[in-house]
Amino acid sequence: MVDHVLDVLKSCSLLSGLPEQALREVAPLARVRPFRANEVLYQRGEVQSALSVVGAGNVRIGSTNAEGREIMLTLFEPGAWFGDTVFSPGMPRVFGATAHTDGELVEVPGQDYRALLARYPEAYPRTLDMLSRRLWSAISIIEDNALRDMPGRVGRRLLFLAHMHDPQRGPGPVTFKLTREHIANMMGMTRQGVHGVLKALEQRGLIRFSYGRITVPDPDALKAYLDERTG
Amino acid sequence: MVDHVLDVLKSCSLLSGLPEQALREVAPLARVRPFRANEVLYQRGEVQSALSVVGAGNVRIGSTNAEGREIMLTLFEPGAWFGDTVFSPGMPRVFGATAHTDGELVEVPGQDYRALLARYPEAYPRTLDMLSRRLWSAISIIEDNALRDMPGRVGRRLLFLAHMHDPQRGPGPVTFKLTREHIANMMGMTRQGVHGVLKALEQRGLIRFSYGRITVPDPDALKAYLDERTG
DNA sequence: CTGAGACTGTCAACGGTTTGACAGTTGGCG
DNA sequence: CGCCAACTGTCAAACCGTTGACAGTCTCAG
Repeated sequence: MVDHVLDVLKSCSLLSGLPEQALREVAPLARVRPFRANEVLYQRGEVQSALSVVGAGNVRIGSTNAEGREIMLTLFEPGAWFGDTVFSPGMPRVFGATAHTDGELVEVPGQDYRALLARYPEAYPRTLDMLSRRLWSAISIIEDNALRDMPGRVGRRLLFLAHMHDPQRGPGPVTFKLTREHIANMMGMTRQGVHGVLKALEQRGLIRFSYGRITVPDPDALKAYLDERTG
Repeated sequence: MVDHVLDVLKSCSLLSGLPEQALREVAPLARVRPFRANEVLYQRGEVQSALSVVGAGNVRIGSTNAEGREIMLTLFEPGAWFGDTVFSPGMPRVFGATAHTDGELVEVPGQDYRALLARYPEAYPRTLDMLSRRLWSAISIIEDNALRDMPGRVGRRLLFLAHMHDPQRGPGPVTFKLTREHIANMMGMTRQGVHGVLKALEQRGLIRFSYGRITVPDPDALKAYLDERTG
């Protein structure tokens, strides 16, 4: 069991700056939490502080407004970490997390994680780097939303997901298990609006899609098209 | 001169986790850079790594797309820091910085700052906290853009600026030196669109504005109105 | 104090998105 | 193997914000 937790922790980019010895120290403090598709993992506004690492399955990060309209920020794959509140204990979660498929989470209590970092200060620079890159991604999304039109936004977000999906991937095709409605929620558009954009991109051969599934055959080609469209 | 630099560094929330002794060590390494209104301070895409602290005046953070349309992310006051790339050396700047008024910048070379942190590791937790809060802000903006209508977005962004303006401010009024066009750029709207929204907010007594200037007499009242509008 | 440049108010026409509605399709579960 | 629920394609009407244009107002430098 601890072995399994250790493997999950090792797979996490945030923790890879820590020596294996350090991970062995926290592993027993971590909690394994299996989940089923569409289960609510964390609610927006909760204040408990924990570092969550996806051990298996996919997790949607997002929130819902008063009228029930949902927004999805991103989709996390195994190895991804979240729980921004670990670094600012006491702050409420800005976003909730929902299981997208069946899977499992490994949770390290916030104060155990912070204590660990204090014991291994050499891991701080990498941690800052990881957090800083997250900020970079968030700002890029804000920028895309403000500066690009809908096809541009949708295309860029798909590339973003492709990158999250597997940061060191080669040029191969990527497939996501997302409905039009998921994409609409992610982009702040409607299902019908997404349909139009996707159809246009498909006609250029840049994406393909079927029931509940969308694939980018050649991410580089899509990127080239988007860059040419707006610089 | 070094005394002056020291004062600026002391006023910066990012650096306040460091003991005064540490600030004295970096002060001589920092460079003071005066600027005039509308001067371009950093271009998007530059890769040099430096921590910039606003010593005086205001700085606009934003970028421009190929068609010349500009987006403004935020406006920084004295004491604010920026230069996300300090934590991820080698990454290009996502946003550019432009002087909004006359003023001056204090620049600490990235590697000097990183070396300083390594010498004073007790400052890391606070640094992570600051960065994490920035991420929190960015995500909130994404959320607002996706979930709220235009009056909601504009109102929330004004509150956000009010908070940046003076994090520990009391309930008093806040004034910004922003044209309708600046606000439009910040929100990804047009000047005309902003006009309508602002007029509506003014009629409810939630804001007041004059030539090149906008003031929120009672931020709490504005917040209450916005919360009631959408939960 | 006065003129030029910057900022603002306002209007109509246009266009892209959403809204709402419904039938067709898919896939999984019993 | 067949049904049900989830997902998808498509259409027209309504809506909201943008585009473009112009006159009015304000500020500040000379």
